[in-house]
Amino acid sequence: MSEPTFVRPRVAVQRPHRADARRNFDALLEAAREVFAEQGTSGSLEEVARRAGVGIGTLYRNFPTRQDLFHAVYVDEIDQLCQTADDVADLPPWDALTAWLQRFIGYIATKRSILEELNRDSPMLKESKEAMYAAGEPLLARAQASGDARADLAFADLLQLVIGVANATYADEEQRRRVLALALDGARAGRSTA
Amino acid sequence: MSEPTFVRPRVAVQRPHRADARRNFDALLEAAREVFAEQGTSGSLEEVARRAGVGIGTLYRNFPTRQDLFHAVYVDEIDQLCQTADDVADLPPWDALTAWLQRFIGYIATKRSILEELNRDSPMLKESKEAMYAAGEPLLARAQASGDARADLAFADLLQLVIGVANATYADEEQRRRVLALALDGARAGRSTA
DNA sequence: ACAATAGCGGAGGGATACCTCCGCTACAAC
DNA sequence: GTTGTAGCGGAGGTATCCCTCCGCTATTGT
Repeated sequence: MSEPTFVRPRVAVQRPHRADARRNFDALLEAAREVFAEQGTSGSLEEVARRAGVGIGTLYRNFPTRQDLFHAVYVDEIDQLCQTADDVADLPPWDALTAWLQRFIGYIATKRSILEELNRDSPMLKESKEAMYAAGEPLLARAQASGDARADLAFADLLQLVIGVANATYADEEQRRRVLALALDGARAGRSTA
Repeated sequence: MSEPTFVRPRVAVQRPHRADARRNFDALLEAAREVFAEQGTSGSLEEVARRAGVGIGTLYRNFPTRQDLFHAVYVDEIDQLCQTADDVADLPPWDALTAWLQRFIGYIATKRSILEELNRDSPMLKESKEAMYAAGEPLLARAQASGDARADLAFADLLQLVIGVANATYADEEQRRRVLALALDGARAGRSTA
């Protein structure tokens, strides 16, 4: 059980074949990550190209529409996140769940605007959502089986709660931690903390 | 106790004196509310003026900077929210608190981007925050006194949690309700629901 | 080494946004 | 009614963005 043997569904981005093209592709993705995190989804594509050190034409060849770029950035992030589910497999049920959610927050925090934009009209994004579910849902199931988490809790709701907490802006990191703990107390079975 | 006699701190926006000016001011505020809710803080000011049916010059006279407009929209909203605290005064402690928070969500939901923008560098926004605290904090205090809410809960944390829940995007209204209930369970004293 | 070609960059046209400035309008006070 | 003036509107200069197009370059396969 500490070694999951099934193949986790991958939601990888299709990268170009030629070496220089692949280099540019990655640079663009990285630059887009930065720009969108800083300026939100309305960030300028020209700025993205500029920061990636490539021509604007190259950006448009790789990502014909703005949505394509959002999608690529997001999918790439989710892919990384899914893989971290393995890292927490050895922890006790409740700890594994919360640890993963903590990472989840870390990954998502800077992506609020992208997430919002994609949620608005999610066409093909479903698969990355499914992949994330496949990674996280077993963690909740395990915590429920061990009696740590409420049995009537849906994974989708839990995730939504955590996303909300992650997206909010806090006075300091300490408050973020407290609020998350508060939120997770609602997910825990039995009595809350003293 | 059901009739609070103290004067609630007001955070009103200073409106112009002349009749036509006041008309334009209000139209601008209303239009800004709409545009920012639809397009986020990067919405065009020219679109705001257009929708308000006034010249762009009038917009800039009333709100010299973009921040001024954000601020006015936000403060106006908070002002309305604070007043609803009276409406729930007659309910039992816990119900009063949750009812107010529900309204809070209703008011805030469409303002996520403004809130974010203002939080980033809040200079004079503090007073409206204080006014909101003055309106909501007693409700929590009452729920704590009656033993319904956790004694170790800070109002700021609770509010932040609710803001997070409010800002998230949900599949449907039903899910939003469930997630909020889940979050509030963490704030409740003693054991959670069965 | 060489050729074929996938991929590059950025000039440029059209659209829109920001913000200022100033002649004109209509409100308010008398 | 008259009149002084607060307030109006929008033209227009500048800046930026989006996106296309095409001559050039670098990579890959032989």
